Parts: sequence; structure tokens; C-alpha cells
Amino acid sequence: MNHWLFKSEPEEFSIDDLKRVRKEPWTGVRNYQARNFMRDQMRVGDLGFFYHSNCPVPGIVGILRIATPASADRLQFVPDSDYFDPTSDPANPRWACVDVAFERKLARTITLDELKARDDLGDFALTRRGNRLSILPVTTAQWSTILNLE
DNA sequence: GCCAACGTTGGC
DNA sequence: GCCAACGTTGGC
Repeated sequence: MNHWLFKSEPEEFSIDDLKRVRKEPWTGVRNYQARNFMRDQMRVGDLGFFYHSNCPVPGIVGILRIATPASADRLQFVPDSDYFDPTSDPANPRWACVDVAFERKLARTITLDELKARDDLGDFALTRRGNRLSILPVTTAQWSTILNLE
């Protein structure tokens, strides 16, 4: 099984939002590397951390599960959407997304500060300098180390 | 193919 | 709100 980390701004879509709707297409990814993770590497049943970014206390707040294989992100064809891409061809859509399902909230937020302070996570994509990816891979070792902090 | 300009991300 | 870092765009 592969593990992932999904960033979301809680003012846009929080772990509580996912808990309420149970399942949600992860639309709006407009970065090729992040898209490729969803399209090429994610498998139904993979687990991911739900990370709150751009907020007072950035950190990991919950766990989600990949619920569907990637399919076309419908928002790329919605002219009124912030994520509209007029250059995407409906016959060959550029952007894809998986559906994610709520798994559980963590008992507490594992903060970015805490993660940065650790020296046992190895090369962790989240704390790499200048990292801006909204979806990133987490190794099995990192996954269990982080979960043990809960 | 280079690279400057620009837009976005996201911590602070 | 600032700004460092980085991806993308487009002129050449």
C-alpha cells in the first residue's frame, strides 16, 4: 500500500468538511506532479494524511482513504470555476482527480513545527525546503513514525 | 532551449 | 500582508 499527504486550506475544505460529506472528489489540482501521483500511482485503499495548510496551526489533522481511481476533474470544464482550464480538451482531459473518503480524525493535530523538529523522518517531502506540492508521497516508515506521535 | 516575467503556494 | 521559493509562460 502507498501512503500520501493531501494539503488543504481548512477555510476551503477542512477535515470536518470531509467528515460531514464522507467522500469528495479531490478537484482543483493544477500541478502536473501532483496530478501524476493521483493518476498514475494511487490505488483504491491507499491511505493519506489530511494536512491543514495556510492556517494558524498548519499540521496533520486526519486520515483519508483513496476511494476511486483517478478520473477527469470536472471543474476544468466549468467556465465559472476557479479551476477552469480553457485549453483542456474534453476528448483528452488534462486534469484528473481521485475521490477521497473520510477515515478518521487524529486525536490531536500533529503540527508542522513538530514534524520539522524531528530528525527521524529522513527525506520528508513536506519539510523539504521550498516544497509547494499539494499532494506528496509518504514512505511507510514515515507514516508509522508520524502516527506514533498521535 | 534559454531565461525573464509573472503567478501561486504557504509559512510566518 | 510579506516574501521566498518554485512552476509556468512566452518571447527570442
